[in-house]
Amino acid sequence: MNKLYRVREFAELAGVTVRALHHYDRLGLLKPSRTQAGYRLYYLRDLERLEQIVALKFLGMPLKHIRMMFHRGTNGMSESLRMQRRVLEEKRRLLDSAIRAIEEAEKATVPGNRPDSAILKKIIEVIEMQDNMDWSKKYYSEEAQAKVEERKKLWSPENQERWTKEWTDLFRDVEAALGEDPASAKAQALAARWKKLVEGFTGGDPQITAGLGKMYQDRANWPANMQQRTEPFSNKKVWEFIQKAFATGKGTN
Amino acid sequence: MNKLYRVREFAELAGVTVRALHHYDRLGLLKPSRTQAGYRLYYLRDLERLEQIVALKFLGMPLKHIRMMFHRGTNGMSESLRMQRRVLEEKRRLLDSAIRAIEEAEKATVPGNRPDSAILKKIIEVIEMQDNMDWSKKYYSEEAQAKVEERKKLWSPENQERWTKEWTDLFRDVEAALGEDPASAKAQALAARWKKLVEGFTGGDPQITAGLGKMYQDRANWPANMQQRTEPFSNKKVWEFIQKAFATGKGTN
DNA sequence: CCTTGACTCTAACGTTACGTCAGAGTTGAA
DNA sequence: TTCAACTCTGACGTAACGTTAGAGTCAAGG
Repeated sequence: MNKLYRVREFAELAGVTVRALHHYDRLGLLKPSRTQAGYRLYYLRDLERLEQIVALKFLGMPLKHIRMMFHRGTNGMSESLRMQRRVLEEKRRLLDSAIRAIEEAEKATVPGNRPDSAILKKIIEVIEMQDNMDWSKKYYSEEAQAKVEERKKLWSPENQERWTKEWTDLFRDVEAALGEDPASAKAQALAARWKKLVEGFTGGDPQITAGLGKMYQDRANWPANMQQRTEPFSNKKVWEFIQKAFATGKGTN
Repeated sequence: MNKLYRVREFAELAGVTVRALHHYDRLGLLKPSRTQAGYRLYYLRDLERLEQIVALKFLGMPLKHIRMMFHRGTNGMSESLRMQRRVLEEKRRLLDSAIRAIEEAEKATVPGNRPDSAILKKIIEVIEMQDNMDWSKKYYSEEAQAKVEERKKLWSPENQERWTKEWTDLFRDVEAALGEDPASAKAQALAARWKKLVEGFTGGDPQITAGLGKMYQDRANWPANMQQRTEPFSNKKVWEFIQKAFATGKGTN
């Protein structure tokens, strides 16, 4: 008993490669004894250590951490594990979004069998939608977030496209009407269109509307690409005009 | 319009780092034009390309593949996506097992607040259990697999420990009794214990029993560590003795 | 015109966990 | 002794950039 193993044998015993054992040796994770000639010699008790290494590696721990844990005794294990779990869960979240993005794209692509380039667009849309959802979360209350999730289901890419177009058109029309009286019928009609589009997103929910307001106030801190994307809608005069139209509209209504 | 952007500006616009743009340039993924002095100049149309790169990267595609896809036109996109999805799903499977392993270990650790070294043992147990389940799958029919999954729920580590001990004890006892007559009362008692232990695992289910039989027949192909672990039970004489005991037992029963 | 601060360029090493040679020495059986 | 089978120590390669480092560029202010 107390058999001695040479690398190959020991590696197969544990289900790892010889190179890995070399590696762990160099990193100081598992240092076997040696023969005169320098051959590595492992004991069975080394197998336990190796199994621990493999296990922690399976959990995604970097070898450096593993070595530190062995070095400082196994204290703090449960602490490290909690941290590692959070890391893994975060990775899983990202993986899930990626998989969902592909699924959505495939789903939207199969029927028409459109040119592949369209798939890319679709994927970018999906990812950006997820990103935006993620990032805009902080402007909504907990309750509002749930409601936004609900409304999100109605957001097919076709709808999104139509919605973008309607906003663009409306904005252009308002810009053209900046000279008019905000109380005029024309201005009031534009205000009505505006209100309808907003409600198309908020569903008339005050909590969502409030979140939207906060988001707009904070637009200086939006990510660069969002600022880019909304840049066509940054004409302050348009917003002021609509404000006035609403105000007079309310007054006379 | 048709504004020209320098690296920093363009990078912020797209939400990537300057270094990344350098990298993509060198890899031939996105080659901007240059000023006389060699400064990179990006057009807005480059943004589209960059967004595609970022999107595919988000899906876990290696930059090499992305470049190939651009190079060979976007044909084969959906094919690549299907493959990528499978890759991601496999990764998710591994992540999930890792997370589950940590959860199990934490769950089993909190109550007793045992020394940290015990957590490692627990984790190794959990991982090995998952591994074994995974690997032994191929011996069971589809139906049997589902049933094994059911029975697996009863496999607390304490049970497993007790079970291992009982097998070890029984095996030792049989080895000591090899000289006896397989038809003797003593041998029959041992056979009964044996049968009970087997049923403890199979639940008396014939499909599971069949799978177990197949697995045993193929033990030459078991992974090295399983062979190691079951090596104490490899004494052929014991198995033959039990066979005979069962045979005579049936004859007289 | 010169300086200065803010940018930009390329080159090159660092990171992670080994895989994969390459060249040289060791073991054990025939 | 010889030869196949092992083992050893470098050392480069991988993926996607991060991070200096040294050097050149640009625009504004003095």
